[in-house]
Amino acid sequence: MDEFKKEIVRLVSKKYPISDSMLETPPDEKLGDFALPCFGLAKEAKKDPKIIAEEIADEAKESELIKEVRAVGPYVNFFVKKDKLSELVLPNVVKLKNDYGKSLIGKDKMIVVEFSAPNTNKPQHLGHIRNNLLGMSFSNILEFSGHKTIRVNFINDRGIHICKSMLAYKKWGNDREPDVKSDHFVGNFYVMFNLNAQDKPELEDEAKEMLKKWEEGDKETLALWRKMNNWVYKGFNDTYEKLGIRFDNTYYESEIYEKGKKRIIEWLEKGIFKKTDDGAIYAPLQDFNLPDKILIRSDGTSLYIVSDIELAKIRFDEYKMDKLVYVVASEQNAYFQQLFKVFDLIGYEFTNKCFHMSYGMVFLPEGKMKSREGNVVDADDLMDEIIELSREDLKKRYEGLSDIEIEKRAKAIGIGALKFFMLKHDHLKDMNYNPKESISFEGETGPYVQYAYARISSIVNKFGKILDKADYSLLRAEEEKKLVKLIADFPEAVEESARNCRPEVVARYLLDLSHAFNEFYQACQVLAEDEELKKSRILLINCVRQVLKNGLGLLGIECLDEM
RNA sequence: GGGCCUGUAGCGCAGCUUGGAUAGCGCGGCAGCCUUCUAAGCUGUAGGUCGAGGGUUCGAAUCCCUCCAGGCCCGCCA
Repeated sequence: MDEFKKEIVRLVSKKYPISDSMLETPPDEKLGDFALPCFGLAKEAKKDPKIIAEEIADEAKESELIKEVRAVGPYVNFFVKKDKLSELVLPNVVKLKNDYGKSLIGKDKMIVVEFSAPNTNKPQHLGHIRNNLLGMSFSNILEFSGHKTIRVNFINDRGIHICKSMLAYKKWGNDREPDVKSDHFVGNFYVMFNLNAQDKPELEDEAKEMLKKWEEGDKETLALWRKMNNWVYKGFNDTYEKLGIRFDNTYYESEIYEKGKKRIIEWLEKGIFKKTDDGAIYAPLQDFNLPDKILIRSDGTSLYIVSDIELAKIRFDEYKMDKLVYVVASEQNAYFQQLFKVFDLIGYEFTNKCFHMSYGMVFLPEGKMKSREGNVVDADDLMDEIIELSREDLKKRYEGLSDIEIEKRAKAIGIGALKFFMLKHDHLKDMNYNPKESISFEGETGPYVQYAYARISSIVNKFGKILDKADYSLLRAEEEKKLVKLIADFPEAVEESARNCRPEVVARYLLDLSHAFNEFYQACQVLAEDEELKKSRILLINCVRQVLKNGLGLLGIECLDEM
């Protein structure tokens, strides 16, 4: 679209100097493809904006790319030549294919994205799903935009909460082996601990005692810890695989907290950190309008932030990256302010390279999810349920599909619906999850986009071959023009998404493109048309299909040729 | 009490960064469209004081201020 903007700027500048950022898209396609509001020019020239618009329309006229220039009130509207539009846009898609939409805004930049960061005392829930999907899709988008992208997980495998499920197992587990999915098995003991701790507060002390033993390297405690953590990892791997989540590197809190603790004590001696009366070590932050942050408890055990401080150093040494993104929910906004301020206090120079990608909470109709009480939408259960819904749907819609085909489609559609639902919302905002209403396969959903893809595949497959050129001048319908313009917008949407850290921009874009295709599908025939027009339309819709594929790929959603 | 965030149609949301033409979309309601390439689709219709009040501006959902309502955080939990 840049070519058109430049042309318009050139045309208008004969009369008034303007820049391409002054051009807008008219509210209605009948008003043209580009618009120039003349209020600003009117102020400078001290003239009526309507007069200015007319002057520009008289002077600019048509050109090689522009069909018509029309003054409408204080606006000048520009109509582009449709065949030129297709000629400029479509060959690019034909040529670049899976690379169409890639950019170089991240060239020579390395980004480390930390996401998921689960605790090993319980299975993952809906909140983790939002985290995992945001982290994964944002990483994909960064990579597509030219960044060297490293996806990292940081397993919170130690700490008081881990000891709680261990203690419950020790007390009431009778050395049983898991009889349900193994991370759920561990999570059940975590809930059990908290239920019992309500009227037996001494359990909290026992858990603290266990943490102390763990940090002292007590063999029996460590053996139990290893056994239970391995159960959890086994379960996590299943969950990640089902969700299509992968990492380039995984760090474990247990492997770094000790070194972190030593450094904290060094910094304490240097006077950077301070001690409370009862011996806890804290970072003084009140001068920066933040609450002080305790780093090491008075009993000598360390808090999570100790590991976070150490890990940042490890990662910057290892990757020397340009940016470190932490994908963590908004409830920890204040924590990250503290963490980054602590980096400053220590004298680390990478604070300005750290970014907390905060995202909103997921609420259930009954309010906030509480792992301690087991009041959560479990990730595995949710995926199973939604795949089951999709499976039932497929059986109702089509008879005679093989079981293998049903499973393949049910998984792609169900998981696609879940992913799209989680990713289409403004990630900064809280969201409400209502199981009845949230997961649908109609309207603004993943399956809606997948369906547009499948419809195109069906036509293209019936036609039988892929074309790399056609007569663009035959694409004259408004529906076709709209599609071409949207295809042209894709690289811009990806760039905005990468730059502003907003995967939802890609999701919204895909809805627009799918809707435009469905309008085209309703209005225009493909296979029944004359040979040349048929070819042009095949090429056009195949370009649409390519863009849908590239966009869905960024969100980690599968495409289906039939559904 | 302090910090951060949110408030747009019955419900769920987009638009706000970068102010412009009648404020869009989905669900739900109503009325239509399958002898045409997949109806998981399309079209039409009803439905809105853009939380309230001020201000800036030729022009405000968008920028600024105040207030109201809701959420998150202010743990030696994460």
